[in-house]
Amino acid sequence: MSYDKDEYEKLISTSPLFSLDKEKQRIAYKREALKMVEYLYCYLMAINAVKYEAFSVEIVDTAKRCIENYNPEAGHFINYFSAAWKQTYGHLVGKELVKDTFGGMHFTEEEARNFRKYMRLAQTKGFNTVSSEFDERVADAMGITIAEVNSLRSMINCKPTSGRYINDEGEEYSFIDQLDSGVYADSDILHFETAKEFLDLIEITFDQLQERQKPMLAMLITSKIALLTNEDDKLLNFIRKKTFFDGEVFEESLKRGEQIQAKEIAKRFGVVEASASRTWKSFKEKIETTRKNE
DNA sequence: CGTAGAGAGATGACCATGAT
DNA sequence: ATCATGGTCATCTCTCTACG
Repeated sequence: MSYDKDEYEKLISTSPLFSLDKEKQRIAYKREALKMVEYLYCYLMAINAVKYEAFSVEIVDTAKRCIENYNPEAGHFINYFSAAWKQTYGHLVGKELVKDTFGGMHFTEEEARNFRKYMRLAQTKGFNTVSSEFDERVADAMGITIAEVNSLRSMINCKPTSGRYINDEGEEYSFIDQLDSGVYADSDILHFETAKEFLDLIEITFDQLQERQKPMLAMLITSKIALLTNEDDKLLNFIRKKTFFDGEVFEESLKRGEQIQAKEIAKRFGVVEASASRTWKSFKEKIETTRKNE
């Protein structure tokens, strides 16, 4: 059976589900919710049936959870679902990978932390962290074998995401909060249009800032969205033209495969970590304001 | 199995300084 | 003059192990 992505996309976005009153129109709501689950399932199948077929139970669970917790204020439902699914899928794959690759192998948290520290130190000093020389040195320093160093590296790279998409109160994070938790919609799920809308919003807000704030914020923003563009040339070309785009940070983020921490960026600008954190926080608030005024 | 404690980031309070 | 931004300190939050 083949699925038509555009068709399901349309069905999802035009569904009357979220305009129904959950209590007063229970039957209609239930009917639409059921349909929605089906649409979402078919939508994922349309995107990549081979990849997702084995996870139908999880897809349905995620869909139900999303319908339950979705707040229309936060953006498009399809995007909300995409991000949630990406995270769930990441967990599932991560579990499998850890089982297959590291079955029986154990490192203490201490060792993993030390390894991270070595990595970070080497990176800040500009050393190549994927060379055999680096491996040898770390192995020597930590008193473990080179093979174990490699395992540690892989384990750290496939860390389970701890950033949650839905918090305890059942409130979901908005698009921009997803940047913080490092949860991104799969690049093959992410809508170019949605991302574009979002990036425009960032740009408008950014352009209104005082000049003194811009350099650091450009770095913060770029580091946070760099991984979003994963293998998507269209999106990448779009981002490159943005006023907040910082090429250097972008390249570096991709090279590392993870966000450059706000702390590190703050240091480069000679400001205190708390300051960068606050700058980012108030910027997010400004984005919200811009969004409401649009 | 539950929990204390560590690590690390986020942020609130308060004050100083800078931009407009 | 007024509002935005930044520094400092203290505290909160979240996650993850080790330990009892």
